[in-house]
Amino acid sequence: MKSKNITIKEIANRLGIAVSTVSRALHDAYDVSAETRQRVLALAEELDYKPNPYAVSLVKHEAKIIGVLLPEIATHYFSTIVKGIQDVAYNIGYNVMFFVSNESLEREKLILKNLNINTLDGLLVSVTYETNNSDHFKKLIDKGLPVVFFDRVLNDLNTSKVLQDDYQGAFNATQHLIQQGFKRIAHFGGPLILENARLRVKGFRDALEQNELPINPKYIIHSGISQDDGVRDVSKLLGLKSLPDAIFCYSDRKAIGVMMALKRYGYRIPRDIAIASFMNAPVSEVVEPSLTTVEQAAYEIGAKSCQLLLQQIAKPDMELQTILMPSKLIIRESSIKAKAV
Amino acid sequence: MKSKNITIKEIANRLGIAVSTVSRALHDAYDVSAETRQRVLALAEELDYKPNPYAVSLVKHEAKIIGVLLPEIATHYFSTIVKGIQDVAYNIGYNVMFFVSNESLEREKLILKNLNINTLDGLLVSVTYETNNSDHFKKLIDKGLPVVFFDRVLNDLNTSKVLQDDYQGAFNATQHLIQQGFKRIAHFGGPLILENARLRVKGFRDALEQNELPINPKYIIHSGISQDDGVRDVSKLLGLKSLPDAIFCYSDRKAIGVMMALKRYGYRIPRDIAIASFMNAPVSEVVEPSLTTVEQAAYEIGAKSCQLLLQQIAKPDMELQTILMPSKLIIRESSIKAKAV
DNA sequence: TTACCTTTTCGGAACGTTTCCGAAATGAGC
DNA sequence: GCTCATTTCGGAAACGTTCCGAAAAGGTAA
Repeated sequence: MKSKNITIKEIANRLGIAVSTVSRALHDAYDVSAETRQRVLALAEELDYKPNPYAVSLVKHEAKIIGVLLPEIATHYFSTIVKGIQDVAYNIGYNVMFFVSNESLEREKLILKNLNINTLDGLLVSVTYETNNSDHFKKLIDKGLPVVFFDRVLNDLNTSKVLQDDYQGAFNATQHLIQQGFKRIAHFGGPLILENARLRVKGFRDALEQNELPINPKYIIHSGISQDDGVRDVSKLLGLKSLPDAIFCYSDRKAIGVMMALKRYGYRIPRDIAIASFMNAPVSEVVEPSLTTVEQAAYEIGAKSCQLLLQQIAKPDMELQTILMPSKLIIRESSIKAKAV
Repeated sequence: MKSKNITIKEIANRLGIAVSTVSRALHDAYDVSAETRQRVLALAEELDYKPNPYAVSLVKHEAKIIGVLLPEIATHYFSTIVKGIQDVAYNIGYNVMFFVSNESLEREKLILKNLNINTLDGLLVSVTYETNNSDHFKKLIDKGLPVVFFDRVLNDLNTSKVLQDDYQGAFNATQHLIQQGFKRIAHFGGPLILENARLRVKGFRDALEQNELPINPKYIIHSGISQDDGVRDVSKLLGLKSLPDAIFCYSDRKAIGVMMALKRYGYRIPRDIAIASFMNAPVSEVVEPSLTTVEQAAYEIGAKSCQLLLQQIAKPDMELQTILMPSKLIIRESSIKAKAV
């Protein structure tokens, strides 16, 4: 059983003064004598008094809690974002509540349906890769809940957004492969329902075009986001008569699957087929050969979107922003063209 | 601005009935006619009424929120635990609030100090590796807050606990190395302030003893938990005249550092030095050679401790439990003794 | 002395619920 | 038509705060 908590009323009783006086003494006491204030503060300290946040929320209509709705948590990328969010929120005295959709649109909708506007001061969102419609978010936003999207955003929604520069990152990675001298470059993309998957394939295409390299439609395969999807993409590819000499993958996770599959079939990386991808997951440094990849500034994305949300909570009529985090190409072994002998 | 929310009072007004009647109709209506009930339910549905959780918490003295305090979130292990917690809580209609101590005892204390008992129905805890004292937890527990510790526990605290079988896992891994024929086995351990680090080194020692193998104190090095600590442990080791033929590492993260350092010095794994470790992080499968490791059932630990906490919230006088999750050895390439030619 | 101001303090309403208690309405039994 | 039990409902207190308006106390000027 929880022990009875000491309340403001308790303090008022003991001191023989009014509840309201105690309340004022506890805050910036403009309207209370120095002496009373001291006595209240001392007793509050002694009793280890802490205001009941629910009572406060009830009257102030704010909760000092922000929600985070994301598709997955047990992933290096998302958990790092979460860390960024957590750090920023903690420093401003906000608590963070998590909702995980498990990449299920149904669950995403359910979470939103059960979510009470009053519970949260604001919401940070990254959608599932099934999310093809924004109606369930629209309702919340129309009710006036501050919402900021990060990474996986919904374009038709009028909110602030934080994303990395997927287009430029993909362009740079492809450009790098081209500069290395690779000419038949494939792309194993993510699900096209995701904006970032569309941007990455676009960056890829544009880089080829600008370098006047042919785009072989058979070299562009879109599938899911898992390691196994990478494995499957490879088997699709191996059916072709002429293989690519390099592959740009949607993510490190897929790239790992691709590398494992290629090795199993006896291909050497990067000699036979070079690889570049996106994410800079820790594994990309450890795998052999180490993986050339576009770094996603996960922590910064989390921190930045949290800052943005907090600003919007403080100033609801603030101008909406879309922030593009620069992405940085990290060149490692998997994309280096073997010197001609 | 948030739009005004519809309340129970609003419904009562529109229907011309009392607030209390609406409330009763909304719950298991024992004292309200079927007709009134229908009308209330219909209107509530139409207006998309949702009770204000803070008002409810205030009168019911429960929040349907559990807290999770952990040292780190952007880690495969902890984020997987979090996922287990989240899944269980979500299914019972509980929300989860996160507090991350960042492996800092100071921050851990601060979080607890600012934490209001009323906010949470219960707390799940894994301590930092600096935590050498349980006083800050004791206070909360004495106040009656249900607390369950997982993975990194405090032994002198009378709470339920969920941990993996560190001792047996370490014993099995060492035993496996011995069976492979390795004789000079080293241990790169974790910080001894952590109970699980103590248990793992104990399992290691006992396995050697039972096999009547000598324990070389110089072969037992305790340091931190990072990849770099693994690198540093290797350089300490290389100062010795006689090197071990196998190393059992505290965690995959350290093992990766160890492998990278050994390779850099030209040692081949497992031919020159074999490796086994603890965790089964995703990277352990991808690294070359793939890493023999003791699987930690992270998801299950999270799920189980959340279940335990929820039970304890429902039945505060419940018997305290300590649950040991079995750990499973996963044998991969890094520990296989090369056949004598 | 009276009137008026300032400073400090207090009472009470409000936030949105739940829950207890009692009152009104209904119907049955005599 | 009366009493009594049952069903249905309304009123109000309570949860722990904040905040507004007003009272009390003390000071100043006329």
